[in-house]
Amino acid sequence: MSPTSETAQGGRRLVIVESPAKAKTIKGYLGPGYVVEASVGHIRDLPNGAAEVPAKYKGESWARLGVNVEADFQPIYVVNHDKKDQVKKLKELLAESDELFLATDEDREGEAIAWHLQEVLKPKVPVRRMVFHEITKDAIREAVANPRELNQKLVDAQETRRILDRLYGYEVSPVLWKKVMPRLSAGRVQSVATRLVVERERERIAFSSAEYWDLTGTFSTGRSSDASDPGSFTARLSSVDGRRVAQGRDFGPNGRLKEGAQVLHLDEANARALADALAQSSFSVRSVESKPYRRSPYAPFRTTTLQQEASRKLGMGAKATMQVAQKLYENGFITYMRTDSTTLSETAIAAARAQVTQLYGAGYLPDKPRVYAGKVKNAQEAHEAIRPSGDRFRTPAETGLTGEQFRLYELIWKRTVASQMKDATGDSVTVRIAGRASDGRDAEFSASGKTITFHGFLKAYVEGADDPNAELDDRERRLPQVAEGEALTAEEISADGHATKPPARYTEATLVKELEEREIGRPSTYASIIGTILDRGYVFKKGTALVPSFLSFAVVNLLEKHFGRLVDYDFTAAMEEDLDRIARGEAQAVPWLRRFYFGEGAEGLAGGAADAGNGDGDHLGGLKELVTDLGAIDAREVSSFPVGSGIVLRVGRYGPYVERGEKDAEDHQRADVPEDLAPDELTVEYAEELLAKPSGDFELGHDPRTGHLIVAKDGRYGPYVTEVLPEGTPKTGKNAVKARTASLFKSMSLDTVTLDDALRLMSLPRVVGTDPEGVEITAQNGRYGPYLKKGTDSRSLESEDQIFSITLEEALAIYAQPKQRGRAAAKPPLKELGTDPVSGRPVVVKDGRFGPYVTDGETNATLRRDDDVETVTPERGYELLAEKRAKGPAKKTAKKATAKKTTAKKTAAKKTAAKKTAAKKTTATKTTAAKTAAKKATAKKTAAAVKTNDE
DNA sequence: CAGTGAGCGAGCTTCCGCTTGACTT
Repeated sequence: MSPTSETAQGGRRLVIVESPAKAKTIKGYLGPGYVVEASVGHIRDLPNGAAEVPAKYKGESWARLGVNVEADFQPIYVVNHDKKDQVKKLKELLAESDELFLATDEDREGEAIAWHLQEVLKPKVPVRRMVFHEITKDAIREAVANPRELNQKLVDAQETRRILDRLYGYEVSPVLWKKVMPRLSAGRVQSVATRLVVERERERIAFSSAEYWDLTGTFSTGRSSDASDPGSFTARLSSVDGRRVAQGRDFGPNGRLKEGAQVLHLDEANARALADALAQSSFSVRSVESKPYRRSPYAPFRTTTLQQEASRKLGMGAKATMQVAQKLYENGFITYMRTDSTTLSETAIAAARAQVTQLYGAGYLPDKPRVYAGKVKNAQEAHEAIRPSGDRFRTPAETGLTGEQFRLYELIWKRTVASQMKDATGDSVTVRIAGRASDGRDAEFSASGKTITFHGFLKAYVEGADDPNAELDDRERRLPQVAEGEALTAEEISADGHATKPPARYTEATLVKELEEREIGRPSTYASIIGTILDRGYVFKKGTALVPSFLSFAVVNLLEKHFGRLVDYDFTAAMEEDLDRIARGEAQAVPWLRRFYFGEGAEGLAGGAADAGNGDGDHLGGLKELVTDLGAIDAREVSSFPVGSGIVLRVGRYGPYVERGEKDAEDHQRADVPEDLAPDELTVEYAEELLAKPSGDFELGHDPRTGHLIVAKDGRYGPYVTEVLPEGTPKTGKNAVKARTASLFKSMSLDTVTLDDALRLMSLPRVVGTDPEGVEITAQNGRYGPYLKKGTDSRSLESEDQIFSITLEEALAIYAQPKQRGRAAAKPPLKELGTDPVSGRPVVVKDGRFGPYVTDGETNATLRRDDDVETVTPERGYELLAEKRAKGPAKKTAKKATAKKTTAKKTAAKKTAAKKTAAKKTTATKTTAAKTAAKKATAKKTAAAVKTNDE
């Protein structure tokens, strides 16, 4: 049945694809009678946070997960906020249609999108699932004519994947908030990506360089040179008395020769002695070995290889590459850019072959089209390779593109055309040269060359290399044509020293490559994985290299020690296998999830990813158990790393620092570590240096009275000034001298504060005068802002300037007033909302420490993100209060339980509460400061909550 | 990670994968 005949029967069909650009193309192939519209990706998902959870689940203990872990992991789905309009549009279109075709991609996610569409749109007309792998008229028409049913098992597999990722992410991240720092995150993909970067850095730290020497000889044939036969060439010393000379690859990361390496390790003295001994020697060609050279073209691009090559050749990051590719795709220049397939459609192969003939001649065209088997294990192959679109490729010049779009298109075009060209062929030659040293030793040199006799695909495209020293595929090296036994003259023999290098850091491109090889992440997410670990501060960029932060060392350390199985490099691969079993109907989703979440006892699969435990014993603990009992995780331990010489690096809530000795001890030392210090650069010497110098951020000058250096610093409670006491000043004991310190006023900032400001601040408290009874009144700055103090009676001031300007008269007037209790009394309500139907009390909106909140005098509830003081209705107020009443008591008991544990903890909690208010205050003062400083301050502000480490 | 003098409301952070605009910088 052709679409035309269906149309003739009347009726209208709605076809839904994922991408709008695809919809546009397909529309043209299907003609009238078909309406093609895009879902624009997923339309439904688990709720993001509390705000998105539907009201009826709000009180449930599992609501924050969006998955009912108590009832077979039933997921709650909500239509994505940004998809509401699109869903509405689809519903309207469906209402006018007689048939619905779900034409989403044919992979796990695509099948799920189709299912969600069906669930949300609730079609009353017949529903068909249609799939195609190629966007051509024939392929589309055939797909329409041969629809199939929705594959529910595949949908199950996707849902299982989604739930696992949610449970992993939303259960493990809070562990990091408690044990390391708030706002951190963990996830199946990002945590492994971070771990890879950290492990590489550990290798670099453990690495010790080895030195080795060899000789380079310049040999001459005595013939004059021409284009095909250079008269002289260089060769490296390869063996002495038949024993191979050690090279870089013979050394292990410890800087010593690898075990069993039967090689001669030359040091400088030996190498120079040998060079001298060879100075007068005569040389001859010992052997000439020639082998045919053959190189096949590279496969067409998929997402990862495109990102790698764009990085190597165009210097583009993964994100930029994808953005430019997206534009090319939308404007019809290339096929879809998020793919794991290297397959070219028949039309593409024909187009490429036509272009090969046209541009390079028939001699470059293989007899048969080349087929590239997907080497990506985990590939879902819903799309083609990335290639120029259409059945006739436009040359870059024909596109009219400019800038990055032009360059990226050209790269894709060249790679595609080259993939259908002949192999490059030639010869590779190895020449060995022998000479006898004056001490009788036999020295053998060797040189190898490569000549390309037929360039084949290399004419069109040469792949770049990650290592700048690596030889590119098309690089030729010609050697003179020499024969065995031929005598050669040594023009020069020199000794060369080399040092082994530590393994290179990952770049965006090489990390993505590594992830793909390990089957972690998907084409649509590779670029954003890098974005996530950068955002979290787990890695930072130094040039193109990805450097792990000390913070990531602490996080990875915690995860490895307590969630080993979850950051295992094979976790995702095992999960994929299990999901495939679910998709094939050989396994069930619920038992699998139960085993992952609740652990042993849950019937299910024999192994694989469902075991969340450490995997280092028989105990198969579930995720739930691991995140419930946090007592086993010693926060201080996981964030401490010995540097050597008694110095320990610690990752605190405010960043990394080095420390020596016990806190409060006489010899205790501590110093900040720059946040952008690469971990492999933290040597004992550097740590000593840090500990030796005062960590004053801004030196303001010297106090003319005492001569002490005055510095401005950023502290736990915000910016402050302090004096540096001369060395030897007793800090403890009877004669202890404390450095004077003072917080900056809100109107001041670290980079603008002057020495005069500092001295004035440090002169506080200021004596305002004495009251009639002779009691002294002072003015000063404190935790809650400026205030007056008279004995134990304190009164807040309105502005910091008053500390210096207030007169005794004004102060006495303030004390004449009755003491104001609390802020509530001082501040009138922002808004009145009428009488609460439950409590019968008047409800008002007030401004508090945590922002605006509604209260009936008994229950308080903070306004949510979406609420606004101006627009909030009385009904909304009552609703918030009712919600709060519903879950209020539960929280209180939880708090009490923690407080009971130890008195020490209680004080710690108090301390953190204090920190928070102070920190909050300082954020405001920073508005003029640099952006990074402001960011830091925000981080500090949020760094409240439970502090269990770093005390 | 400096050290202070009240009293009183927490809520939110976070995952991976599928898609584009609509925003601001």
